[in-house]
Amino acid sequence: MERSDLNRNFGFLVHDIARLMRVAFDRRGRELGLTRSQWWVLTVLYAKEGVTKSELAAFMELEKATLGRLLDRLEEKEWVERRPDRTDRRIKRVFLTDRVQGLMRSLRAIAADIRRDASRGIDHAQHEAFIDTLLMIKANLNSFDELRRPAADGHREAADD
Amino acid sequence: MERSDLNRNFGFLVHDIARLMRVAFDRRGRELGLTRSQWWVLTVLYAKEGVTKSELAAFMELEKATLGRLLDRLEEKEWVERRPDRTDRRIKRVFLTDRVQGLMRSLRAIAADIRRDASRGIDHAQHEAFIDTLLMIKANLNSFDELRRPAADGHREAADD
DNA sequence: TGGCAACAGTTGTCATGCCAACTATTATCC
DNA sequence: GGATAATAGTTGGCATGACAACTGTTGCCA
Repeated sequence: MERSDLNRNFGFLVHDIARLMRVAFDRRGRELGLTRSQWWVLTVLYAKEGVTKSELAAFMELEKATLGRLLDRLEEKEWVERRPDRTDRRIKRVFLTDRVQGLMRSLRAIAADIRRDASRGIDHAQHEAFIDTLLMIKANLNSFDELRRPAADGHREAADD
Repeated sequence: MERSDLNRNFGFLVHDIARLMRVAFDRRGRELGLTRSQWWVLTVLYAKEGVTKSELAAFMELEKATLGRLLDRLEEKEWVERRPDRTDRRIKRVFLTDRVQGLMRSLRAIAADIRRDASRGIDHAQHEAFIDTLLMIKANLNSFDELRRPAADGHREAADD
């Protein structure tokens, strides 16, 4: 009966909810001219201005490439800017621009709105237990992930050319 | 709850976990030559062979376009096939091919593997409570979604085999 | 100090996934 | 019966998101 289980398969459920939240955020975000991912970057940056791109990518657990193109678009809209590091010319640090301050207030209000709607009927204890479980699953997946990830190093094998 | 503790923000958490699971499935799926979404389609089709594309899209809550291109790729690999309906020439029904049977067994084993890894350390009661909360959130987001969506033709009939 | 590994970031490619616009077919209304 | 609406599916455009390959810079160390 594993087959009729699809509706209580937590992999599918998590995926569903992530999608529904993405749609909710995208729809509300569209009014403000941004996508959910852009929103997410701005929210994180709001708390961590001046971080390097790699730090930001690591914290958000995104690929550098993914984050890079996100920042490209945000920079086009002049909501963030990349500034070179003084001492290390490889590094670019990311800052919010002034024109984004008003936007951030709207974003925070809407996000609180969506979270409130999503957790309607869920009391505090249940909510906390839910988040604890999410954190456990996340930790499990992360450690599992590290076991499998082959250290991302293309070993250059001798090859006398 | 004004302070935004990003690490316990369940929107971010759900997103994180969905991403981690996607990566886990993608990595394992790659060994077999498919992505997680393709995997998902095959799994659903396994239980619902012969449905129309629209029914499938509605059940998976994907856009017809998204599903269409998924099926394109699966058809290229000859894992599914689209057959016209006898009475309605608009309709195409989707079937698994014979050559996919062995693959399905591997998929189910791997999926069970990943779920087991992800829920390590979580007992039955906690697991059930977690899924109940997920279902509540999903219901909330769905009703919230319908309120906002202009004229969504939302007959959510699970067909329930 | 010169060569090489490690690191920071960018670009290219592929596969979702959304929305919108389009074609083809069927159902409905006058 | 013919115009029109509704339905099924496809195609185009945009934005993630992952991975790989690449450039440029710095750190290490022999």
